Amino acid sequence: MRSMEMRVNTFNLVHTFQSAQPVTFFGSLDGNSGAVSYVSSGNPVRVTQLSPGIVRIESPDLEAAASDFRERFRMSDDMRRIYEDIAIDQFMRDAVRKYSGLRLTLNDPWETTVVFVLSQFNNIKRIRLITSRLIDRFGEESAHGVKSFPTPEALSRATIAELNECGMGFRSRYMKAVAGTCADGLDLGRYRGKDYAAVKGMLMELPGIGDKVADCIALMGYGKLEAFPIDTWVKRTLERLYFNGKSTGIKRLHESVSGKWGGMQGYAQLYLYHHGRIDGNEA
DNA sequence: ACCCAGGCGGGCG
DNA sequence: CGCCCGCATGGG
Repeated sequence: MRSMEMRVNTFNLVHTFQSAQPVTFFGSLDGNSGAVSYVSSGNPVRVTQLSPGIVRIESPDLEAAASDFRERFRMSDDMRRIYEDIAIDQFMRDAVRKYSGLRLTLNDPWETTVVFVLSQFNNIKRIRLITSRLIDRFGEESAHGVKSFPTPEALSRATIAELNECGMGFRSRYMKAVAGTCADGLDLGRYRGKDYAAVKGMLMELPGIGDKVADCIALMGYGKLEAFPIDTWVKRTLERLYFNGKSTGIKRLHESVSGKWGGMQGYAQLYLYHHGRIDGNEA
């Protein structure tokens, strides 16, 4: 297990890990050391933040782990400029100050699709539970002796009954269908080069993926920063902040934020979501 | 016991 | 179109 240190800027590993993004559904946080562990393409990675400006990365394949870390935690984002775009009112200034260094993550499109198919009408703890069961049961052991995320082929071969045993409930038929489509030739990775509308349109043709889940995948699996997923938490927070607490339709909410944060809607959503959820919507 | 969770699909008016 | 309903399951 080799190790290296890397300089980081405006990055907070724990905040990022606690923000319920795909890597947090299959990774783990050691509460004592603050170290985050995850498996990326079969390569185990362990990251520890030594100081605000330095992280230590440990992995048997250190080169892969380091470049994966930079990509997954979006190290090339200019957070100063992003904060200028999104911290335009009191709530967002509070969110940015309190969770400074919270980053969007950029995850594998297939892995992101799986966890967000699981996310509908569900809660974060249980999404993690189901994901870990999926990896245990359908993941293959990698060269480094850890289980990697199940492939589309593996999940498409699973029976509905087997998927149900992982606790998926009514989502198992969506999972089997989506895995089947991908195993059958839909290459999710190929859409990395396409624009937001193309990515979202493709995703929404898959069963079990609607407007919100497609936006989550577009944002966290494809890095489309114009995506703005509106879940129950974001909905509540937006209504409270900008609609006097009145119940407002998703469509109006989308209209109300378009162009609001200079194209950085994805980051604005992350801070709205995290601040609204963690701080109980009372701030 | 009861309620809710990073919504979606289908059916109705 | 918009609205409304059911939905599997585990944790608070």
